[in-house]
Amino acid sequence: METLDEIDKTILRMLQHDAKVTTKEIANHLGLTISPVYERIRRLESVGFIKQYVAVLDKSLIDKPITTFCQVSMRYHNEAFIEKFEQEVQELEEVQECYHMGGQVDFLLKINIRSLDEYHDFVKYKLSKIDNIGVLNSTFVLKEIKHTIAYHF
Amino acid sequence: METLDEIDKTILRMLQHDAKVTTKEIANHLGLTISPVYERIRRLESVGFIKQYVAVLDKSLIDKPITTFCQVSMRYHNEAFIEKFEQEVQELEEVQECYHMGGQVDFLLKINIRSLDEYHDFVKYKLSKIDNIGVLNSTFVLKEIKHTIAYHF
DNA sequence: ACTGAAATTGTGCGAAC
DNA sequence: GTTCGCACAATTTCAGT
Repeated sequence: METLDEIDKTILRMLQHDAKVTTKEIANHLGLTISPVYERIRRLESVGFIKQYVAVLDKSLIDKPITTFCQVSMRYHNEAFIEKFEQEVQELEEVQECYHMGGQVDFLLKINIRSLDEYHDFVKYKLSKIDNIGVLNSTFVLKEIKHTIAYHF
Repeated sequence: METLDEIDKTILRMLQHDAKVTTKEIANHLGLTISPVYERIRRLESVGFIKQYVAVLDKSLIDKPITTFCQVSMRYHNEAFIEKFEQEVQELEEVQECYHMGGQVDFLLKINIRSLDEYHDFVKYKLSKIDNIGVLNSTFVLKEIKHTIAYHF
C-alpha cells in the first residue's frame, strides 16, 4: 500500500521531469493502457508521493536574479525562541528555503531578491528585527552550477 | 515583448503554485476568455519565463530523507580545475543543487540521500575523488522549516 | 489489477472584430 | 490583443474480465 513497484517508479520519474506528459504517453512507455496508469497517478497523489504540480519560473526574468545563503545562529537556544524564529521566517517572502541545521550554525536560509540594495533592506528591516539572533552571516551565489527538482531513485 | 503586465504576472503566480489549474480557471479569475490566456501562457513558455512543469515528490517517501549541505573549497583556483569540478558535479546524482559562491567557500552543494552510510560512501568514493578539492565541510539538515519553489513577485 | 469504451472537459487553432 | 466556435485530444468514470 505504501510501497512502490517499478511501474509506480517509472510514473514518478516521468512526472517529476515533466508534469505535462499525458497519461497516454506514460501508458505507451509502460506498455499499458490508460486506466491503470491513471489510477496509479491518483493513488500517488492521494498517498502523498506527489506533493504538488508546479511551473518552474526563470528567476532572473521575473527580476529576482540574486540568490544568497544566510547563516543564522541564535543567542539563546530555548524552545520558545526557536519556534518564534521558525514562525517568523515563514512570513518572510524573500526566504525561499529555511533549514534547521546541525553544527555551529542554527539555521540556513536561501534568499532570492532583486538587488543588493533590497538585500540590505531585508537584513536591516526584516531579518535582524527577529528576536534573539546572534550571528548572521551572508554569502552570495556567483553562479548556479546545478539545480534540479527531480530526485534520482 | 519581454516585460510582464499584471495579467501575465497573475498567470505566472497561479501556475507556479499549481501547474494543473486550467486555462479556463485562470481566465475566470482574470475576467477574460480562454484564448488570450492560452496565448499568453504559450508566450510565457516560449520566451522562457516558464522553464518547465514538474511534479514535486515527497523525498522521505521515495527514500531520500536526509539532506546535507556540503561546502567545498578548491586547493588551486584556476579556470581548468573549476570547470572540471563544475562538470563532474553535474554527473553526481546525489547532488540536487550546486552553487559557485563568493567568500571563503568556493562551492555549496545540496545533497539528498537515503542514509548516513550512503553519505559516507558518497563523500569517500565520489566527491573526494574529484581533483583539487581542498577543504570539505558537511552540515546536516535537522528539519526543513520552509521550502517553496514559488517566487513572491 | 488491467482492458476498452463512453461521457465529459480541456486544448489548440482558424476566422473575425 | 481579444472573442467565438469547432475539431481534436485528454481526462475521468465505469462495466467487464
